[in-house]
Amino acid sequence: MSYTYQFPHPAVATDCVLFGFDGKELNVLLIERAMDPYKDMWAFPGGFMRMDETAEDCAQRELLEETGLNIQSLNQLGAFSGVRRDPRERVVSIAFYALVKPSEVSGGDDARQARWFPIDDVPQLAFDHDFILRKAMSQLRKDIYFEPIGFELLNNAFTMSELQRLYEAILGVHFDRRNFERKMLQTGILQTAAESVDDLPASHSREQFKDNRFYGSHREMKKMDINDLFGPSESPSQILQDTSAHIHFQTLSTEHLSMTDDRKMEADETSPEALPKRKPGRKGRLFSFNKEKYDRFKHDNNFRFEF
Amino acid sequence: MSYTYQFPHPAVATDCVLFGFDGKELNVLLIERAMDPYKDMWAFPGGFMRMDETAEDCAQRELLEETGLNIQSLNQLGAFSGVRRDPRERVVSIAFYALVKPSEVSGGDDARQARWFPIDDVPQLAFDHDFILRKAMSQLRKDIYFEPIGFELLNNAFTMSELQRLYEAILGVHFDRRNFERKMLQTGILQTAAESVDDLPASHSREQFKDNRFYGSHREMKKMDINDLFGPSESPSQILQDTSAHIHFQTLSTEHLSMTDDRKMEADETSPEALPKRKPGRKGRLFSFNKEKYDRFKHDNNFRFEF
DNA sequence: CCAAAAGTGTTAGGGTTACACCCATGT
DNA sequence: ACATGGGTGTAACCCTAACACTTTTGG
Repeated sequence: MSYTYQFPHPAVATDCVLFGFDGKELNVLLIERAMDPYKDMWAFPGGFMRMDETAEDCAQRELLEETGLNIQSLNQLGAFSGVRRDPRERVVSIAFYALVKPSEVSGGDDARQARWFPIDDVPQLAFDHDFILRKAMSQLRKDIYFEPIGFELLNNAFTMSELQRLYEAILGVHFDRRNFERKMLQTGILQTAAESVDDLPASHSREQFKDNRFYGSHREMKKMDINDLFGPSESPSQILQDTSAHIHFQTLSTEHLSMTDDRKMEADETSPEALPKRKPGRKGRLFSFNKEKYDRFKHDNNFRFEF
Repeated sequence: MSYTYQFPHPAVATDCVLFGFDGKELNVLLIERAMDPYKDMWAFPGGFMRMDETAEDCAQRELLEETGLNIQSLNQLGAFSGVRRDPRERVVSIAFYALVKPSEVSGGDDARQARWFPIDDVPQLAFDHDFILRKAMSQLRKDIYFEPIGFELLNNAFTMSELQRLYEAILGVHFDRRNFERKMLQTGILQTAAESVDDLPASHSREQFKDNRFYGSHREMKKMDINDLFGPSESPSQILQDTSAHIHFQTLSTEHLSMTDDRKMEADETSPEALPKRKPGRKGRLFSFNKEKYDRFKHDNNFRFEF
């Protein structure tokens, strides 16, 4: 089976830089390649685009296939089109980055081809993937000023110091604890939250906190409303995403796309080991992100985080 | 002549959103399509990528071919991969935006297929180009906080109010004259400049101002040094650009790429009419952008414009 | 019990904003 | 002469940065 065109066409692939935060440092997810080129080296999950899917769909599909993670919100980094970036043939890669909460990482099962690496301790990567990684980092640093993307790296409820450590890890700077908290609260996009919204299966949590409850420090007890607990779930900045309708243009059978099976895989769906677990640390007051308030705020003020 | 692959490949094209500033509003350059699909509609310059060039090279080449403008610095907007965005076949477009100084627009000659349109008065566009335009605008608004890209839209020497009108046009807000000037000067990236560095051919200007000269308002005369006049020329934010080496991977003859000749063209090189000329206005003190100072500043402070 | 992290306010200084009048130029 | 736009300074206010001690919790 072959495909013929009047003019030469490059192959188009996607790659995805997945960031995770373990409470201390930023991590990226890598996959060990099973085949040449760059056999046994580490690379980002990704693969070749089908004719009936957008690049976004492709990245999402590959991520699911190769890591078992179903990531809704991908941010496009751009196209990487170096003429010789893949020795097999001309391949243009459309790269994305995405952020994943620790709670979404379905703790280690078997497959060990996907692994988290601390951002400062990444092995040499296949293709031009270290170049892509650098772009991803700098893009993340930029985006964090305009979108509350940081929250996608934390569980639904988090302490102020987790949030601070995250911002410090991404931006590479140190903040004063009190000033950081004050500024974050001033933005108005945080809500107080109850304990352990995280670790409970979704079905439990709504029941458990049906009545109003109290929480707080030893100094002051604050009332909490059920509506504060379950704000709308976060979604990332999708400014670069192509919103075109997904319509089948030409139907192709999946079997033809074996080039996709580049990475080492045992089953169709494998999971990376869980993020290196943060030391539990002392529990502080818990917060969660309120997207509604953020949206309103943003609309008014051409929003930007100030640090 | 045909090209055969084992798996289906999309075509890859580039499109370029070119911004120009006439002293009053922001304009974009459009080209009238000569052929179906979308015959006689307006679209961004662009065309299909060759196998021996990066997307950046391609956009630059197409821009030269279709508008006669040689733009060095393109910023990538991202890939647009809607499955049906081109009715002919599956086409992934990598879009760029670029900024052009009025002095670079080689005032109108004959070809009238390229025209500037005020950003708020753009006709309906071919393909998904109005979507691309919206992305370009929002990207420009973001980028202007981090890179002094605004200066690429102005001639080498400009008045403070030209700069201010530009920022106001891009960001859609109004600034207080005095506060804007103070903040701009505080950044340290501006130099004072002599009159009419712009309109002179490059060969003239260096001679003309060899000795120190004086300029200034009626209130105060300030000394000017030759070194202030000719700072290094500006170059844009290229964060998303692929810096891979440009190496021939497969050599193809140009004739095969007739799909490129999509837009209405008479000659290989045509020029858009000049930007709608700004009313001359009263001349104020002139400034120019100092890239060296900007680079130093940026490196130190994780630079951001504050407005 | 001890170490480590959380909780909490104030002050000084720097930066931002808001604001008005005069003068030069061009019409 | 009149209208337009350039040139200039200051005061109030807000926000930021810097800073220390006590309490709680986990080990």
